[in-house]
Amino acid sequence: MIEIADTKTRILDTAERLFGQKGFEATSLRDITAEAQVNLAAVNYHFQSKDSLMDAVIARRVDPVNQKRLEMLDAAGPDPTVEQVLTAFLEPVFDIQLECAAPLVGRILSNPNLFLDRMYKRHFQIISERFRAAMIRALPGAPVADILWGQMFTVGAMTQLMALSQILPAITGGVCDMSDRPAVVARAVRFLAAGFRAGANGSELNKELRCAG
Amino acid sequence: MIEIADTKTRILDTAERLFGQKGFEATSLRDITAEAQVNLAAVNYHFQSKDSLMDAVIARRVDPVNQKRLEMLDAAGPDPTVEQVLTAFLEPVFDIQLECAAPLVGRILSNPNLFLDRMYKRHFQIISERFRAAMIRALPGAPVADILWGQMFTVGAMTQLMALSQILPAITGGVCDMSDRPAVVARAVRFLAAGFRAGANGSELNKELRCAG
DNA sequence: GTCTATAGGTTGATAGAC
DNA sequence: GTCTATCAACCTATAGAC
Repeated sequence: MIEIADTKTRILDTAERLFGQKGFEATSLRDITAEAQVNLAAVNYHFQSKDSLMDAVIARRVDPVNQKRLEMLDAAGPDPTVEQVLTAFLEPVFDIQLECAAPLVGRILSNPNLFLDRMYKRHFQIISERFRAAMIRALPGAPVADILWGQMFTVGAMTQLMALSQILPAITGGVCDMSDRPAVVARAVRFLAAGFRAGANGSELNKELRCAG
Repeated sequence: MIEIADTKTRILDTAERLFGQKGFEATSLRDITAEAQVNLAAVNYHFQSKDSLMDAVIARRVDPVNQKRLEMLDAAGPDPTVEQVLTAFLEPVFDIQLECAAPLVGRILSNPNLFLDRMYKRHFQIISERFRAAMIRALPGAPVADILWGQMFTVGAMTQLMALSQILPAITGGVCDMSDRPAVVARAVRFLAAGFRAGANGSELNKELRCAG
């Protein structure tokens, strides 16, 4: 038996898909209610405004991902490897339905002001700090600046894959796609782990930034 | 003596800034003409539509960057190092005025459909192919898939830095910023070069994808 | 080239019946 | 909770005077 989702869930599902496909500003509430087959006024009843609807769409996907990340990080123990830290950070992201949430997250991430106020401080700051602490334990003695820059590159690579997952085959002649997600995660982890280790290997650039101990 | 830019240039400058700050759909032509202190109808006179204005804004920044990229790639000779290829790809990007163009490019990059049709095919496809060929010469025998995935991670890291350049200090406790751009480029090149070499070092994952020769 | 004026359409949000 | 009807504001694009 197929359970028809209730109005609130149908609005969330449709808003998620359309925000991702067309962007927040380019998606009207009428676009959403037409596809979700609900009444226009239902949006303002269940959510207060278009902005609040956006927040609800985000939180529904991000919160479980972050919970899984922290579980995996805890499971890796007090002295994780670089690969364990990166896998705990990346794998839960690619467990979600990318075709829905990916362009959305990619778009939000690329809007600095919206990202800082409505995403980073609310959902990502604590995660970022936990993973930074874990990576410092995985790379003892590495300059903190190297870890931080590495985190930027890591988030960038992750975001790029999510944002472009739809068109990945089109721009790589069919060579790259997201069909085998564990393999993609493994590939990203291997690439990024090498970068983190190279950043911490004592090049001239970093000598003066090295942390004590 | 201060030369006041002409109407067309003032529109381009203002549109670039506002598209970057607020996004394409969220920026009205009235926002642009008000700040540029030009008449609303001047936009439709000099450019035909809002879409064409966007294209003009993009082309003005992207074309010189791509020209510089190809010059640097040619200067590296027929057998460049991984670092030379990466530097030729990244350095010209960070020569442009990031505070204007960065959020714009980041946002466009994160919209898959808009990116594919209006950006990738028009401005980036030929560049991507040239750099892929150069990287294959820098890493002979590496699987093409590794090169392609590496390119994705590279573009992601670059885009992340451009998109978040404004708020980089805010999310790193002041440790990371874009003030020393050559150092940032050097850091990215070192991180990414290690990733490319790790991707091509013959892990189990890639054995079956290895190219002949 | 630059302006005013306006056409023609869409938007987010709400009031009020049921 | 769900609907209809509607408001006030905003938008892009263009016509036509100068």
